[in-house]
Amino acid sequence: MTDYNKLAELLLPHIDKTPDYYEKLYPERNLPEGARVTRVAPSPTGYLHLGTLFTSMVNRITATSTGGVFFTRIEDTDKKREVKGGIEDIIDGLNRFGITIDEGFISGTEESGIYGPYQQSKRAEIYQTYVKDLIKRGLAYPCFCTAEELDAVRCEQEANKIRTGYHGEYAKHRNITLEEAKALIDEGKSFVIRLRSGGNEENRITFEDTIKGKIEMPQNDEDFVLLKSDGIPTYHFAHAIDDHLMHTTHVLRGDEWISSVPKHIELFKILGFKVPKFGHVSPIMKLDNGAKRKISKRKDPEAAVHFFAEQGYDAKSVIEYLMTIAASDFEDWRRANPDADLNTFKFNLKKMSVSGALFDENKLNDVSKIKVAAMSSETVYEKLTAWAKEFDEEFYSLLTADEEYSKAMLSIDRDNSAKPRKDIAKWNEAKDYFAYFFDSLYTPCYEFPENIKAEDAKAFLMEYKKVYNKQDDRQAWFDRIKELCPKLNFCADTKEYKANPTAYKGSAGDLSTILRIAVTGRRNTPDLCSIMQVLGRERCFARIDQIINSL
RNA sequence: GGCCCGGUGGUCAAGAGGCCUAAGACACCGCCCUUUCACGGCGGUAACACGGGUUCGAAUCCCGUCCGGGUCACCA
Repeated sequence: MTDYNKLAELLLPHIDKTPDYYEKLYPERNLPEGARVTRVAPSPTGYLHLGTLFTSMVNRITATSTGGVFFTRIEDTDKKREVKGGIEDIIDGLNRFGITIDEGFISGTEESGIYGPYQQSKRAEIYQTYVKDLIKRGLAYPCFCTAEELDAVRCEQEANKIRTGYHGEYAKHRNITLEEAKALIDEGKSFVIRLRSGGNEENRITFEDTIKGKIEMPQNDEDFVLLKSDGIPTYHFAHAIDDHLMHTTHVLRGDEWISSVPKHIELFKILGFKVPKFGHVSPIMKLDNGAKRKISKRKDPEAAVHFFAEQGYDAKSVIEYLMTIAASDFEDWRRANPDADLNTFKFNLKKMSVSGALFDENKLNDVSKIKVAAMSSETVYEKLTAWAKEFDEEFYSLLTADEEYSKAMLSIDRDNSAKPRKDIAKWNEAKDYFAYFFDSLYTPCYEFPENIKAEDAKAFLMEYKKVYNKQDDRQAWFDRIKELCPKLNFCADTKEYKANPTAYKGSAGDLSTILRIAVTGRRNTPDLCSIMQVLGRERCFARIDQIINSL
C-alpha cells in the first residue's frame, strides 16, 4: 500500500502550508443576504472579445442588481498562448465600455481587493498546497505519460470505438506506487498530477443551470490533469480553488464550459467546497454563407471589441445593444425609462435566451442612432472629436479648427428640435455626412433632378441671390422662396401644385431642392435654412455662383 | 462518432395546455405629414422544423426524425 503522505512529500517537497492556512486567509465576504458575487476570468490571449464583453456585462449587472461584487481574475495559466499587453487590453476595454470592476484587476496594472493575487500565475503555491492535500488523501496522483503515449492510447480507443480519455483501465498511472514514482523521478521524468476520480460514467448527475435550467449529464470518471508538469494548474482546478477562495456565488461563463461541469462539480465536492451556481451564457453568432456559427476572433473583425471603437460606435450603444440580446424585456424597459441608469434595470438570468443570438448590425445601428440622437451638440462634439483624434486626423483638424463653427453645424436639427434626426449611428459616418460644411471636403453637384431644367435652376439661383437674407428664420427663409415662385412660374402652394402639376414648372419644394444642391451638393440634408446660416453668406454665394456659371 | 444544449417571420424575440385568428422591436414595402432626406403617424409582407403520440383542446407535454450549436488537451 502506497504511503500517500510520502508520495505527497516526494512530489511537492517545497509546499509547507496546508489548505487550512488559505481558508483562514480569505474569509467569507460580509455581504447582505442574496448578494451575488460574480466574476469574469479572461485569459490574456489577445484582444477583448465581444463574447467576453457580453459575459462581463451579464456578470456585472447580476452583481449590481443584488448588491453584490463583480471582480476580474486573470487566467494566465497557459504561457504559450499569452499575448503581451493582453491584460491591459482586456481590462481597459471593459472599462471603456463602462463595465465597472469592483475588485481584482481594475486596470491593466492595478489590483484591488483582499482575495488576491487575482492572477493565476501568481497563485501557484496556493494550488499546489491543495493538490498536495489531495495527494495525501489519495485523491490525486502523478502521471508520467508523455504526449505520444497519450496520443497512442487515444488512437487505440478511437479504433475500438471506446470513449476517449484517461479513465478506468486507461488510467495508466492510477495505481502507481511510491517506489515507482520515485524511480521515474530519479530518471528525470516529468509528471503531471491527475485527479483520482471517484466517478462512474453510468451515474447521472443533475445540476440547475441558472440560465439553461436543469441539465443532466454522465458523472465524470476521467482522471483529468490538475497540475501541469510546470506546476501550474489547468483551468478546471484553478477555477475550483479560486472561485472557492474568492467566494464566487455565481459562475456565469460561456456555454462552451457546460460539458466540463461534471469535472467541476466533482472537484468542488472532493475539496469540500460549496458548489457555486453555474450559469452558461450562449455565444453571439454570426451568419457565414447561410450557416450560423459562433463569432470568431480570427475570421470576424467585429469579434474584437476594438472594431466598434474604430467604427466610432459609442460604448454605451454597444452595451445597450448587447442588453437587448441578454434581456428580451430590456427594450420595453428602456422605452419606458429612456434616461434611467442601466444598472437599475431588473435583470433576470432565467430570462436569458438559451440559444445563441445572431449578431445584428441593423439593430445595433438602430440602438446607436437613438443614443446619438439624444445627445446634445456639446456631447456630440466631444465624442466625435475624441474619436476623430484617434482614427481620423484630417477630420479632427477640420473639426477643431473652428470649434464654434463645428458645434453650430452639429446643433442643426438637434439641440432645439423636438424630433432630433436619427441618422448617425457611428462616428465614422460623420465625415461624409457633414462633408459639405468643409470646403476641402465639399463636392459640388451639377446634376439636378429630371423634372428641373438647367435654365430654370439658373434663373432661380440668380433671383434668389438678390433676396437672400441671413437674418431670416426658417419661416421667413422659405417665404422668400415662395415669393419667387410666380415670377418663375413655379407653384408656391403644395396642395395646389399636386392638384394641378402640369400648370407649373415645379413646386416651391423643387426650388428648395435646387438651392440645396447648389449649396451642399446633396439632395438630402438636414434643415437647409440652418445649414445656410452656419455656412454663412459668402460661402453659400460662392457655391451658388459656381453652379450658375456651370449652367 | 459519444455526450450535452437548442429549433416561433430575414434578425432579436413574447409565449408556462384554452386568452393564439401567434405580441413587440429591427430590417423591408406602402401611404400620410413635409422645403429634401430623416423623424413621426398609419398600414402591410412574413413564423410555431417535420412525423407520431398524450389531451375535449398542443407553439406549449412526451417520443422519434431532421437540422443547428457546443464539447470531447499538460487551451482556456
